Amino acid sequence: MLDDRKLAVLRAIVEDYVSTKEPVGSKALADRHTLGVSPATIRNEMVALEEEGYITQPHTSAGRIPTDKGYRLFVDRLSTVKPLSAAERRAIETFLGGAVDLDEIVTRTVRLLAQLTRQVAIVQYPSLTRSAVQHVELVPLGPQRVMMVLITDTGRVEQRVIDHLDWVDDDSVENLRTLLNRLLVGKWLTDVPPAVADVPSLVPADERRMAASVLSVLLESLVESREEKIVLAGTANLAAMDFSASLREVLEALEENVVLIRLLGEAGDPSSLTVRIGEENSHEGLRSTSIVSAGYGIGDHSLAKLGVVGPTRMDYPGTMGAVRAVARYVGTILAGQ
Amino acid sequence: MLDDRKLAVLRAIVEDYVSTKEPVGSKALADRHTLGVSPATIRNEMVALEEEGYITQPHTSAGRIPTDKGYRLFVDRLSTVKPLSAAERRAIETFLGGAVDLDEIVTRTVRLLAQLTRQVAIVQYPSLTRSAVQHVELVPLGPQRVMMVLITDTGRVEQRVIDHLDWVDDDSVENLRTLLNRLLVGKWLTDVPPAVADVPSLVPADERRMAASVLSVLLESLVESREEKIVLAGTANLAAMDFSASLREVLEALEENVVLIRLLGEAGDPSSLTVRIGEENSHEGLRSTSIVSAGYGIGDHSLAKLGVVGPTRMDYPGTMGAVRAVARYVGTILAGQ
DNA sequence: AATTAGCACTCAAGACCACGGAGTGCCAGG
DNA sequence: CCTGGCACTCCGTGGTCTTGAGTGCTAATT
Repeated sequence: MLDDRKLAVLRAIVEDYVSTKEPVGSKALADRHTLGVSPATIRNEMVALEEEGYITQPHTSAGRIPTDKGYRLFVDRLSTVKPLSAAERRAIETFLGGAVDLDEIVTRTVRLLAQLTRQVAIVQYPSLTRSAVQHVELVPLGPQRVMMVLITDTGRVEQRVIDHLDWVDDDSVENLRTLLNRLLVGKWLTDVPPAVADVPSLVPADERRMAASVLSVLLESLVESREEKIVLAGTANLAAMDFSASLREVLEALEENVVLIRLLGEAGDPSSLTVRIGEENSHEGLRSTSIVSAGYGIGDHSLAKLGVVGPTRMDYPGTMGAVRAVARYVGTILAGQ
Repeated sequence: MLDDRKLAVLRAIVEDYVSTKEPVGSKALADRHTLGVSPATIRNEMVALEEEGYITQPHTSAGRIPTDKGYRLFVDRLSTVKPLSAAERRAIETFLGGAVDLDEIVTRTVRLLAQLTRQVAIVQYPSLTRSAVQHVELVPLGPQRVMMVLITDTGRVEQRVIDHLDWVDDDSVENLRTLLNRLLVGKWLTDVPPAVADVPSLVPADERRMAASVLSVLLESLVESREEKIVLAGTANLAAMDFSASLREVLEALEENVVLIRLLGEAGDPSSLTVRIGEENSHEGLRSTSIVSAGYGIGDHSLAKLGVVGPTRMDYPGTMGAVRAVARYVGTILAGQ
């Protein structure tokens, strides 16, 4: 159905269209690539490709542009991830190396990715649920208030204030604190709920009300967590792209963190690169964009995702290379902390 | 120099131009406003206004549009801040009322402001330096690590991990913690440095190294603080505005938090509304925008600023009303926490 | 049987032009 | 001092033409 030459033509069309932003015709193809055949032959191949739905023409008597299906084939079978240049690698290292805490790592990462790809970069904060408890702290703040601080091994700190307690007595807080740490330190956050299940039976009767309040806040902070938190950068690059959809729609979609989270979540295998092209994106406003994403984390333990949003007409090999490299490097940084 | 009628004409021009987005001519003015004079007279006034630099024409046979100077006069002398409608007030209350912590207050505020004004909203996080210490906590995390948590009365929590200490012994940490709390609780953050000046002389000799490390981190966290932290929303609204400058420039400027901080800082009196129009903005990319900002805080104690960025051709009375109302309401919310 | 040259055809984009209309400036008369 | 009248300017719109890149088809070539 699709012989090698057709594939070569499709690849050439994608590459030319991505770099020129103009529909590409048979003549131009024959000139710019050494396909060894004449424009007329290329035209015949184009007809076949168009019948199969890989390319289309904006109007009669114009060149061809790839369809989403065409890009999909290109990404799956016709392209290889392009490694970054040595200079780019160095840039990543120096730029990310200076980061001191999690916030800074994330901020720098997202900017870096935006700059490398000249597109919109998104980075999801490492999710709580995939990290482990390093320490739980309880601090009495007053007669009826206690602050709970949960520290994870990914450097994340969640804190909540628990208010309107019946009464707080320093000793019982201290007891609960040591108990919780004994039970939880080193546990995955996902394992916390079962681990604390029998806490009520382990504390004196008169401390149970307080313990229950603290536990419920603790569990709540696990669920809500900030898995939803997302940072983005490079929206200025949107101005240079011309979408078929309106710029407004894209900006609106990008502002809806919920949408981005969902999209990242939909992306498959967290350990490798995922590319979602045009209509494959479930969100309306992003139907004319592609999203390249990857999971990142410590070792092969994926904590969250990061990626890039750009026009379907994007440099896939280059973008994929950048996303993969940044994801890996962030992983090593996190591990080193 | 500028009699009442000229001012009336200028006001009419600004109002019409803001609502129609088209240069406004003498005929249209006479029709839409009851100025009591003929178009010819209005034309004469326009010539005067143009000579004074308040209005200009894009090209010879077009209507007039206000200059930055014209908007400035309009804001200073020809307009009054427009109070929000009852419905809008209710919307603010219900929308902001549900917020539980500082993060959520800020996030909701910025979205609300963007929605009310249909422009880009920016909110600066309440600065640390203007709040007071509620509690200092020190938590030993291991043989050489201590975590410091600083809680302020504005609900902000700063935490740092202090690493590579010589040695940590639970008792000395406990001592330092009670000492610090005794010295600092209730103090303005700005008064913290003098208050801790003689801590070294108050701790046993063998704890001084550790105390010094903790103190330096504490002080550092005050200076850096997150005074720089800014949140924005409503960038999608940019798509509908047409700037003389390129959209890209504006987006770039908005992404540079440093720039925004500086601009907000330049705005004068924190207790009232500030309007910076077009060229008055020091940043290149925002020369075709106006910024309406106000301080917000508890009582008349301004903690940070918030505001709106839009085209110079904006509805100043309405925008100013929204900014003022939101700033005030956030203040009451913060006070109630 | 596949490839290519040749050719007629299509259509978007640009150039050109005409014109309608909104707006101006100026002058003379109220 | 205001206003009606008038000639003038110039932008924007819409029509027509031309150009050129690109196509599809057919017949000739390898």
